[in-house]
Amino acid sequence: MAERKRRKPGETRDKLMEAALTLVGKGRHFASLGIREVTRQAGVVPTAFYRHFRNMDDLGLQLVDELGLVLRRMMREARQNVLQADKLMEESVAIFISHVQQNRNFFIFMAQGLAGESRAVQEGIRSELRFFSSELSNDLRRLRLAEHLGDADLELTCDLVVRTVAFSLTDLIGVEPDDDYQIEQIKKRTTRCLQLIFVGAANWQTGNRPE
Amino acid sequence: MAERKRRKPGETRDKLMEAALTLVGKGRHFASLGIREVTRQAGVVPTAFYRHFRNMDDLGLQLVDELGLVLRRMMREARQNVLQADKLMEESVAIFISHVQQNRNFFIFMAQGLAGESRAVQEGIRSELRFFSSELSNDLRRLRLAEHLGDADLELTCDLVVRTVAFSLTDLIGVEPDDDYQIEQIKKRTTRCLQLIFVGAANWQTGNRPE
DNA sequence: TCCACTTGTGTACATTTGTTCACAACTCGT
DNA sequence: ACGAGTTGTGAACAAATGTACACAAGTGGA
Repeated sequence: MAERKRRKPGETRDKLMEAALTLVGKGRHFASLGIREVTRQAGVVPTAFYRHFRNMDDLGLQLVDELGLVLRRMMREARQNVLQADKLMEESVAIFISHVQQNRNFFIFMAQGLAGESRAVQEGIRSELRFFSSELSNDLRRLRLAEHLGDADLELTCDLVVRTVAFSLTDLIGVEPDDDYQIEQIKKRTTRCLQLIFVGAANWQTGNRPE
Repeated sequence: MAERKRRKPGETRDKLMEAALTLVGKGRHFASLGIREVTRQAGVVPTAFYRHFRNMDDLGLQLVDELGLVLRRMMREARQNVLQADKLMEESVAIFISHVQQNRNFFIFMAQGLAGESRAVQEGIRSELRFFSSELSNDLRRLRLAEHLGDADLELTCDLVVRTVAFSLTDLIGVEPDDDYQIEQIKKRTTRCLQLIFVGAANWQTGNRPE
């Protein structure tokens, strides 16, 4: 066709990644997406795919990289906005939920990828979660909020926090994005879970550890 | 072909479900399986599929039903074997891990389905988890292990326990089934998480609840 | 300006897929 | 033992898929 080309290089790459996310957001599972389907959604000819990705797994890996950026932006915002310790958890959860709504497809992709088909994507997402958990450890140390906990116990606590929040994703993707009531319920429930965990951490004695 | 037929009726149905699980166990994602692929793995002609299932979603739903049986067997064993309260969590986790290893493909399917493609399967699995959580509540009440907790708080605690255990599935499917060292690590870590949660529950005051 | 390079297009093709249909074999109640 | 219903088979086909190849359109450095 005599259609005008876009100027920016790499535009198609972004269109393809976004197309995949869009399909995921429409209820499809990433593992079931095909090259033709993605290019169709992106409004691009099938062969264009190979200019940017080797296969769908490759696209998945690059999505994980971008997911990393999304998570880092979220952490930054959390660090800036959570100043008083007493509302730490409500606010953190609120920021999390808000980012999930803002980047819904990315987080659905993340929830799918944890038990997805590509081992590499699986490991990539797990690695992001580990990083998130370790950053959380650092922050709690820095804020002097976990002074009675040993390193291993603090790490365990943060890990549990991250898992709990991550699992709430499977709740979030089960409700419509505009069902404010349900989302509010999930927010409250997750917050209470975190509070329960921190009460546990506060009363944890290192001697509890086996071995 | 002049091959001999099996006598039992419904044999093919089981073969198909098992074939799907086998493929899942081999690293495939359920959402990416096709009818032909499953029938091929089952050693059956493609059209035989339609004798038992409307489509792949239907097969998924019937797998969820069977998964329910597996979970119930696990609960029964846990109730029989966990007698002394002090080792409650170690033993429960051990039974869980053992069942996961014994029915590995079922549990992988479960982990996949939580963020899977079929909304119905998703809801089915979530419903199984809710049931599991409520049974756990009953057991704790019966064993007089949570007498200071209100119903809502006990429910929250059990929910968190179930989520934590369920999330550990994503760890378990990431390691080889015979990597005993890694599995032992996951077992220990999960146990400690549960202990942390119960320390939290033990020191939880109902007043913590917002609203 | 020209030339190498990258990015996108269109055509092509062998495979694979879901599904239909007519037929064979087995099961069971009478 | 026979006829109805169920379960499995094989051939068939339109549609979709992954991938290869040759070519057009843009880009940037000399």
